[in-house]
Amino acid sequence: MDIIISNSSGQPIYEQIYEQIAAQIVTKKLSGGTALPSIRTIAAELEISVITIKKAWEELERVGLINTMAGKGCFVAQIDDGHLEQIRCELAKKKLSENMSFYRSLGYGAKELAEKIEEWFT
Amino acid sequence: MDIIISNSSGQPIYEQIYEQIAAQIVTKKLSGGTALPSIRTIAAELEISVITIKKAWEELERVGLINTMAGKGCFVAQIDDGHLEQIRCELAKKKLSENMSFYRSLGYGAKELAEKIEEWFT
Amino acid sequence: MDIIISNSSGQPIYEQIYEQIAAQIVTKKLSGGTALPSIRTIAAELEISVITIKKAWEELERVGLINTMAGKGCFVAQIDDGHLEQIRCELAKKKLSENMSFYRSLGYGAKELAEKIEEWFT
Amino acid sequence: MDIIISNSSGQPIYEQIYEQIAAQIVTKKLSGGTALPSIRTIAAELEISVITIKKAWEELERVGLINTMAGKGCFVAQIDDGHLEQIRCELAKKKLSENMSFYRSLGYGAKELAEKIEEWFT
DNA sequence: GTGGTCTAGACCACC
DNA sequence: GTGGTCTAGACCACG
Repeated sequence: MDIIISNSSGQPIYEQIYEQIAAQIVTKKLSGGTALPSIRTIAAELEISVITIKKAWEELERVGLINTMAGKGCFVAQIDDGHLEQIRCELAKKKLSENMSFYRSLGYGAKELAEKIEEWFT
Repeated sequence: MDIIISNSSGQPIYEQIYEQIAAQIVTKKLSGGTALPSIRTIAAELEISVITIKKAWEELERVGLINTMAGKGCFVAQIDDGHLEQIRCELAKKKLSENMSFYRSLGYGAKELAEKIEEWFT
Repeated sequence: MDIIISNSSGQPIYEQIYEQIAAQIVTKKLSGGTALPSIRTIAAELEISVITIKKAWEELERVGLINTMAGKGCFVAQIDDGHLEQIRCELAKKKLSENMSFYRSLGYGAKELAEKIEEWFT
Repeated sequence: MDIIISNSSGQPIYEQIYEQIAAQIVTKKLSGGTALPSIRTIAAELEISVITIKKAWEELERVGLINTMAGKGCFVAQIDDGHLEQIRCELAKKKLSENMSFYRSLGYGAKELAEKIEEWFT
């Protein structure tokens, strides 16, 4: 599991984990059917509580990215490429939407914002 | 004061106020020297605690967008247009930066992201 | 709060709470805008853990039946009657759906099942 | 054996098996005296643990739908049609009863529920 | 005061 | 062994 936790970011740990695993699934770094390490294993590895990971897992399951089978473990869901791409879009779009009204209030329309992004982050 | 508060967004109220006032200043809807309504007036208007507004004001002062004059009230700082534009950029850039690593982990480079923004939010 | 918990039913406590509150909201026993008691208060009352209630609350929020405002409390969402009725239907339909395939495998079609229900539970 | 296992339903596998076999017996798809395949055969077929099947068999035996003969295997019990029909009813009624109080708390009486079932699942 | 998050540790059902 | 649930107790941000 490639998970990096930042305690200083202010972002909840479970959310960091959720986002990183979700990203790995939608970008196919984790492919469908793959068994995830047990929550206890990861908890020990990252030195955090089992519950924190479980919370991330619940979110992943809700989105349909993983299936958890009590007594057997958790597995990356089998999702066709089209749907995967759709979820990838949604994840990015949702994040952007949260701030879009702020950008707009600053006077940045979609077009101007797009230009700025290329300028700032290329 | 044009301030709209959302209780369901999860974003702290003081932050919502801070962002909205900041946006109005950098887009010159509030011009330099303008006196802001008293904290109590706004608190009554928005039906929230004065503490919450105080916190927003502190943020604004910290960034240099307003000046508090003891006993007289708060005033929009006198800032030249160039500097104002710079702050406007910074506000947007900072917000974007917070999520940029997430977008990258989803496989979105600056270019692709810019395209998507135009597609989604135009 | 009218909540009755059964420890012997096998059904998770948080789910029992969720269902009972949800039912009270969709049947308008709790009307929109009503402030719910703090999770700590209820926890003390029912002698269960705060977390258990929080989990029920999260589910209620996800369905849109309540709004939780950090630092202020939780409130029954303002939902118009039509939507409320729709949610009420969905709750019942979802529960039924879980078992419908079992009824079908027993040879009960929708019609025969409906007759039996009137016969058994009137 | 016509058994279909769902890993995503949340329902324990042994219970899924129990319900499906029970349904096949009470609807006479499996007739009295029929020998069930050995536990190991089914385990291999369904790719699950023998323990899981054993548990389902125990349930079936407890209800009297099958008989285990040491060293010979399991056989569908010889039950007369009247009794079979009675068990069929009981199985459906028991499942329904589990949720009836929830439906009632949602304001659905037996009559209204029956109508809804015809509407939703016909 | 409120809810949001995290912890450590426990017991259970399932496989 | 696995995950599912629950507990008690802690610290933080928000209002």
